[in-house]
Amino acid sequence: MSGHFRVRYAPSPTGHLHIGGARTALLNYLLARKHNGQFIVRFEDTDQTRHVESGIDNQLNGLKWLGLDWDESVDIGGPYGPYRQMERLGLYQPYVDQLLEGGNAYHCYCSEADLEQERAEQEAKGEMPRYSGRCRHLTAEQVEKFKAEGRKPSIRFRVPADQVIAFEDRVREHVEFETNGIGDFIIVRPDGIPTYNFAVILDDHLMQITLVIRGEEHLSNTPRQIMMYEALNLPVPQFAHLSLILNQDRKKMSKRDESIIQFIEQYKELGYLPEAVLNFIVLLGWSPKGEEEIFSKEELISQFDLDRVSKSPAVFDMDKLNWMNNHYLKKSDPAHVVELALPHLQKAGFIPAALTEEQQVWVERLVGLNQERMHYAAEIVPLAQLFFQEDVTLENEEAKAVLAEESVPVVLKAFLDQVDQAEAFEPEHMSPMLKAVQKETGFKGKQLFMPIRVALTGQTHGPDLNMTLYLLGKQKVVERLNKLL
RNA sequence: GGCCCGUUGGUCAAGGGGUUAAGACACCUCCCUUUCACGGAGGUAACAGGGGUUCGAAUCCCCUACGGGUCACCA
Repeated sequence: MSGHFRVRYAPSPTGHLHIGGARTALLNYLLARKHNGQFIVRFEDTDQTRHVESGIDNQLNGLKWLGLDWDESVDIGGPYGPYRQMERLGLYQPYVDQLLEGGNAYHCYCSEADLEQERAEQEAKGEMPRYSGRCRHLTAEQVEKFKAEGRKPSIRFRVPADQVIAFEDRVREHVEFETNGIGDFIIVRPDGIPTYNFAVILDDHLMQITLVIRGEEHLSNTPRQIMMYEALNLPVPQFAHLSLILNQDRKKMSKRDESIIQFIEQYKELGYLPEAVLNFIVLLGWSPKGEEEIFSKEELISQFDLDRVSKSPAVFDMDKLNWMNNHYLKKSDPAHVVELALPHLQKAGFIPAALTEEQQVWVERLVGLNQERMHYAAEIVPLAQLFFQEDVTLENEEAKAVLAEESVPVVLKAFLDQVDQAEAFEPEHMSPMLKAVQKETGFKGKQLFMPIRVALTGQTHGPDLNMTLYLLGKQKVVERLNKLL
């Protein structure tokens, strides 16, 4: 009765959660929830040289931020633990023995230097580098000699010749490989630590994973893994290989690539909403049945379907993500958007760490004014810039032209008088003042509002003028007006 | 280079023998609005190329081109 549907996300804990990894995790999660199965997060940390201590927390925190949860992992345990490979080393030994005894694996005494040399020779001859299988048939004497030299063997899987390994991939459909294209590969390093390809099948089996969903880069590992399952007489799980996410140049993203923000943590820092990132990521390579594109996590759980996952890679489109995040931002509770924007305003030095009640209100109004136009919370900084500048700088020729109008001094003077006399300077007091100016000068509409906007902000466009005036505050309004008159 | 995967507008993509080839983002125009944004209404724009199969191909087959993945004691 256990494990009718069990999937896993199995990253190596070498850094932060990448969007590609996040997507893989998300699809696993959605399917697990859809089928009332289990979602397992396990860590493939057998490469000690690349180990990053914070890697596990980074991954888990990234997933948490996105709103995912899991049924079994390092933090909450589970019936099939442990959930990091380095703690599972003892579990692998019987299988190593089984392969060795069955003749499906053998000790290889080649040093890395030997192998490098072999590769170099092959390349020189124009051949492709592949392990020759030179240790397949070592004599007892040779083995003794190597041992005497103090060499520690690795263990290689013996790849059978002339076979075709075929499988039905859930997204690629029928895929097949010839074993002749695959050299004997190492399954256990000389230090006794298994390599990924070996540990992964054991873990998937031991954890009773039924469907392996992972990135396309693992597609060509699959025949190797299937051979091992078969050699060990273990059931082979189903596979689904997801296409990669490409950058705007249609290349696989590299760590250095700056055209795209690649790590979930960065989106969090910039003030993106997890719902938006989640919604956007799922649309990379998956298309819903209808025309709706905005989905909550719950809707995704019921709608997501492997059959509608695309085989071709998707280019990551920041514009669309920004649009989507703006869409979610507009629907968000204003208080939440304030929370997101606050640290950015503080970092910019616009407001202190501890706010007075008055400052709090001010920030709320500032954010409220811009909530509909922000793509992500960090954008509040450029939008708020104009309230903190010493001087008004006219943004362009259009702005200069506005102020060059003959009527301008009259309007500004009248408005200054109004402001001077004003006892209170709350948002609701602006309209009456502007009305009074209109009455007094006879200018209305554009001729009334534009000079004031440009004179005070330097910009010809911007959000609601009444609120903008309030946010500027009486003192700055008077100062800026005086400078111009 | 071998093997594997892919190729519909700038981007995400629907469509799987007969369609005016959806929709979304971006872009453009118009409406709304004191401006911008929002919202609304429109618009530009695509089946990589060549051969088959077929009455008929974006859809099926082959070839080419292009892109990607992989060939580790990395995952």
